[in-house]
Amino acid sequence: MATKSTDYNFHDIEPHWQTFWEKNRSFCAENDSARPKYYVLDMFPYPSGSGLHIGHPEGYTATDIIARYKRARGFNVLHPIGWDAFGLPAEQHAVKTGTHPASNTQNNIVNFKRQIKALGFSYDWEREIDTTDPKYFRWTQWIFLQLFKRGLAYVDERPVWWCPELRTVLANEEVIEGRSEVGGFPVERRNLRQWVLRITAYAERLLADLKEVDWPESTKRMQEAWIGRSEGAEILFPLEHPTAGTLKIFTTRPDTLFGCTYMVIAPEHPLVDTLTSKAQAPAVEAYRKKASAKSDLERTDLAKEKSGVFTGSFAINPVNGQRVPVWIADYVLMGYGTGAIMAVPGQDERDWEFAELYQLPIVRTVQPPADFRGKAFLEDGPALNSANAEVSLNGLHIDAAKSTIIGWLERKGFGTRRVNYKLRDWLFSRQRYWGEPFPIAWVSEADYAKAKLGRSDLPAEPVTFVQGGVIHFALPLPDEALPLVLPEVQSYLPSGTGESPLANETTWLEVWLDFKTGKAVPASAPKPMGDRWVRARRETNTMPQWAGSCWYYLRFLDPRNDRALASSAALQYWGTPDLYVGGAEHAVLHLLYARFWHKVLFDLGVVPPSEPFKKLFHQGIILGEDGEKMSKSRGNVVNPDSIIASHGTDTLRLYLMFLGPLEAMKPWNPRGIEGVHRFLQKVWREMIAADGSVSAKISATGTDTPEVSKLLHETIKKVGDDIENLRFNTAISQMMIFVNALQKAPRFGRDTAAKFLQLLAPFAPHIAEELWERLGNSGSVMAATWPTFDAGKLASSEVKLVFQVNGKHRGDQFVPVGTTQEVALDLARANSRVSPYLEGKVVKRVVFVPGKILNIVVD
RNA sequence: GCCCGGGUGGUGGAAUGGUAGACACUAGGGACUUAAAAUCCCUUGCUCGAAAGGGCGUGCGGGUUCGAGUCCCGCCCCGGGUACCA
Repeated sequence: MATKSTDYNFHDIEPHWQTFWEKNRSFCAENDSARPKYYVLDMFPYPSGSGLHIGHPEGYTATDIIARYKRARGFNVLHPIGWDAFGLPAEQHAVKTGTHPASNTQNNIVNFKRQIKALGFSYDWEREIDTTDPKYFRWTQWIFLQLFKRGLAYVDERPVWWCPELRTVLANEEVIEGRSEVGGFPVERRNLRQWVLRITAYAERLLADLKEVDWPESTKRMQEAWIGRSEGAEILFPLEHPTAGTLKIFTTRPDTLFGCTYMVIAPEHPLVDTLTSKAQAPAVEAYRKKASAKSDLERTDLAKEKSGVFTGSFAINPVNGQRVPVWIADYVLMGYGTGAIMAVPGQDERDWEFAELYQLPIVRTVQPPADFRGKAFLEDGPALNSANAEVSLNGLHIDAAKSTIIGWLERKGFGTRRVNYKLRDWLFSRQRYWGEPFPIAWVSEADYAKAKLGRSDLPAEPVTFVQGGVIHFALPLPDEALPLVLPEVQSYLPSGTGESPLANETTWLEVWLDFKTGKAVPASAPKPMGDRWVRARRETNTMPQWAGSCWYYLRFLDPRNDRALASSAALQYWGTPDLYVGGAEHAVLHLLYARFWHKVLFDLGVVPPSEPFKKLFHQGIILGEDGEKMSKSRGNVVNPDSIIASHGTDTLRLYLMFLGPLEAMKPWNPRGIEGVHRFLQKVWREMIAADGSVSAKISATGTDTPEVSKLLHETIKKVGDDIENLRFNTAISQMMIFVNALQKAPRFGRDTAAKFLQLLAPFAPHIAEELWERLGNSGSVMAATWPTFDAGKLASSEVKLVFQVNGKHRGDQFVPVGTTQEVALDLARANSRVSPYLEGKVVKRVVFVPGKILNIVVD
């Protein structure tokens, strides 16, 4: 039943149809359907306190158009939404207000849900998920346990930002120019015990499988660069120091080994203390302290001033026996390669700069061309100065020189061929409250041994860490003990020791644990009877927000399942999303982490395909009216609520799509809203007369003018093609062209109007439903099969041929389709606008593109 | 710094290597109206010209091509990511 409005009253129409859809469960996907499936997924939002950002409905409108279009094409469409609700802002809010982050998060979710529902998206709300719901994160914890059992999780000391004044760990975002965002206190790097996931074990597959996915090339390139595969060699440099042994370095340019004139190790390198001479000790210590305050980004900035300090020790270059000094410099990172490099200033810009600064020798081992004026020479060329009694690289180019020297190093036992990745293992823990607790308890060596006898699901190698000389063993909770929920805490403030607030919750933390069932009682209570009870301290770290978003696309398939993350039937039927839409800011981290987890689940046999996201699309950012990024501080934020109130959600949806290409970054322009709103009003006026009845121009039996008929078929074709390619802006402009033609036409058929409404429905579904019903069609417009176009109606008998002389447009003329070059040339010579340019000229060449262009090249 | 994008009228943008500026917005003019709003019609890249028509024009400088917004090389500027914001 349509509304009663005589004019385009979106205030009535939009809620009316939203209620209709909800009552009819119009968008619920069926898990067992004979229809082909289509799964279209949005990157689910973090429900922040400030509500929906205008960027959210941009991407969500795009996927909604696809979802509605695919339904009309006969697909069983899965289009779900949920909440990525763990995270830093909720934690900060909790610290500030003392209220539980869960309550604040729930408030935000209510607000987000209200806003999203007002936009009329065709989500299947029966599949809504929330990463902070124990029923959800039970499976996040389960996946972590699978990683743990496979030896893909370990514990290590890793540097984090530490603020001594606030006595807390800070996120990168909370550190601004070396000071805490809150209070402006100085911060430093400090090593803390962290969980780390062995994503590097999957580096090769993460790289290779990029070939299998339909993603933007730029995103694939970014992931490739991030994984950063490089082939080179590991080389052992003997050290002069009597007990230090050898220094292992990685280089991508082993061919330049003869040009190594010094070595550099990272300030955190384990050999620093051994190699530092007494005389150099104060300088080295001061340098390490300074380096510890810098981020990797600051340290590796090529433009920054190089700095370093000599250790006082020497290594021996294995290829020529030369003594080379060992330096410490912060541009070498412990996390990449071996944390040590051989410096070859002749072929490396940073090394050259460093060598100039500290007056270290420079030897060229690749011959630059005669006209080369630069410093370090990075290109290919014949090697020089590169021979010893056994091997000579002289004259060889890079590739040949590399394999020759690696062969020699391997024979002599000085090194090996080696593939290295920039990708580092994933730091997977946070010293925060608002995250998934790790399902891990720390026990003594003896208790771990006891548990091992009664458990078959422990990793091959135990995960341990040493504290105060005592080895602690990580005992995973058994699957049936999940979920491990967060305890209520007195304070959300960090513990002050670097541990999370959970460290203060003694009754939760210190327990007697049944290693078989995972049941626990507080350690303060007497030890229960039975020999499976061991003394345990729970893990106080929580998981990062990435954890929940790494696998949520799988939970939508079967969101209420309490026996598995999803049933295998659901996993088989739906597979993975056919289309995934979200911001390019996730090009690396989220999309790489999710691929990693997916591959682990694939190896476990849980998921059928080896890649999670077949086709990916990034929507661009919507900037503020001033062309700057939207932010509260700039005061240029647009709230979707106010647009819905003033113009309606159909207008907002249409406007967001008309603004420009989906992938482009584009500024918000409030004037443009009027334009699309006028378009919808025009659509209304063409179909509904002033009294609310159907327009007199439309008749059930009436025929279209030839112009309208041809344009309708062109529009069906273009809108369909454009939706398939996510080019919504041009689809809308085509619909505008069509409606402009309707307006000029004296009459058109009801059938024509109905087909047009079907095209409009994915974009502006509310007005389309309303008009569809008023024109006397039954059921929902979305239940109707997508219209098809008649290719015969698209053909025209004449085309415009453009005449060019020397590539310049000099005239044009309509010619019959199939006009030959000879005829076209005669027409051009006879054309009064073209002929003057041909007079007295010799025709050198004629380029003819049938039906398009005739270019006459003259002297 | 490194990796990845982007730059076209007054504005958002359109354009399989083939007429640059579709579709909108803004502005100006006109129609309707007692008036206004709404709606409809015309004009709207810059420039020379009475007009017909010409010249110039896609961030800057080169190049490839019969023909370049589109491809290549070198710059400039703006944006995203940079591993604890998500």
